[in-house]
Amino acid sequence: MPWEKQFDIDETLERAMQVFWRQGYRATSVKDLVSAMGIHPGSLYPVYGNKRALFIRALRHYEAMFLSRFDDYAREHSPRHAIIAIFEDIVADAMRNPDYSGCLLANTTLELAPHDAEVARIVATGQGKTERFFLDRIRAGQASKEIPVSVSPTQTARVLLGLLNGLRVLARGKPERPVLQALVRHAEACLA
Amino acid sequence: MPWEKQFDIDETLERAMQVFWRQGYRATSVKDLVSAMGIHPGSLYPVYGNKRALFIRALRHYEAMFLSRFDDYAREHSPRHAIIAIFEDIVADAMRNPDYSGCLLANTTLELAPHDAEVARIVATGQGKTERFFLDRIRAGQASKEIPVSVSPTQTARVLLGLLNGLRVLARGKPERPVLQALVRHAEACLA
DNA sequence: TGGAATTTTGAACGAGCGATCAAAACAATT
DNA sequence: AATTGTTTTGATCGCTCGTTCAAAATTCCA
Repeated sequence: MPWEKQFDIDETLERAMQVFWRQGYRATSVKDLVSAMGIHPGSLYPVYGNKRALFIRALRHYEAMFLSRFDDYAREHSPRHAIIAIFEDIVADAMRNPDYSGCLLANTTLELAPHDAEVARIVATGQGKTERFFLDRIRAGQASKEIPVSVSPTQTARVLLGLLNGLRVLARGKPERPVLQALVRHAEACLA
Repeated sequence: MPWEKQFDIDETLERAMQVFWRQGYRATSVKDLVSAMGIHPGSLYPVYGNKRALFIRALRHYEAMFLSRFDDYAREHSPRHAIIAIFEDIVADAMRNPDYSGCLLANTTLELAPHDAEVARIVATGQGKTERFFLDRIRAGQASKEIPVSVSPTQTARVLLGLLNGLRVLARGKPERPVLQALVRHAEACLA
């Protein structure tokens, strides 16, 4: 008897994520959201709950996208080059796009994590998985002799995580190619 | 005939800065500000203009404090140890204080810089001066043979800037000592 | 002591926020 | 075609936002 939803819940979530990514949580009004999503407030609230719940869903959606992109790198590149390509592509994106939005996880870490425990948990998990990705790639690279065994996998994974976050901040606040390139080349050096 | 201001403009600015530092720009209401500053809206506006102008003054005040602390490190430590001490103290602060606020410049870089040109200019300048500080310390350390000449001053200064920003993000979002320590030890390794 | 000049005070403003809801629109079943 | 149950619609809610302003308070000079 009822009626199918007229909008695609996943597609509207994707659009909401884009807005949050570009503008941040507090700078995004519900008006911005419904406008970008192409729906009305009365459709949004029964489906997503409220603004914060929508943001959390968007954040999880971003995390999934983020990690699946990592998997793409792992599939398409050798272990060492997967890591390097991630860094290089961030620089390329930042230099190409004048209003590069950085990483929603990093942005949210500074904006909301200190004041929202659930959000903090999500971003910490995301950072943990990123560290884990680096760790796995380093070990794989060592197994295939692409990365010398002299590099400490756990320590280097942590350093790369730090460099990645630093790169994201600088890419958004001071997108000067030589600075960003220095970080990329250094990440490369950490693996040789 | 007139009447001296009853509150200390520098002291209220300092308090406003503290609130912005802890909460960010958008999450801080004018109510929060006047409450922390101990004055009323009608006193705030004639002196500071508006919320954004107050924030910009607070941001400049932070930058000055930030850079003078760097000078303190330079005065109290050898060139190499000045850099190392900065990294170590951030970790110590973050682990001691459960609601560590990170760096107002880094926080602002992600929150406002993409959407406010003047703010972007200020934070970019701050990052530039930080890079410059590292550069000067590295050169001084090389002159005193504390740092080997094999390290590239400009490249290493940029890497340290990236690590510093990454450390600030992780310290606020995932304050796990082993992770942060790895970054500190790596910064050390960059200078040896 | 009285008056001029300035600041403090705190109420009030319009605007925009996040969120709600009753009515209209609609698809599926009878 | 009529009924039923859900969704869409967009006006509207109460609230808080950043900001303003007129009145009260205060200090300095004559």
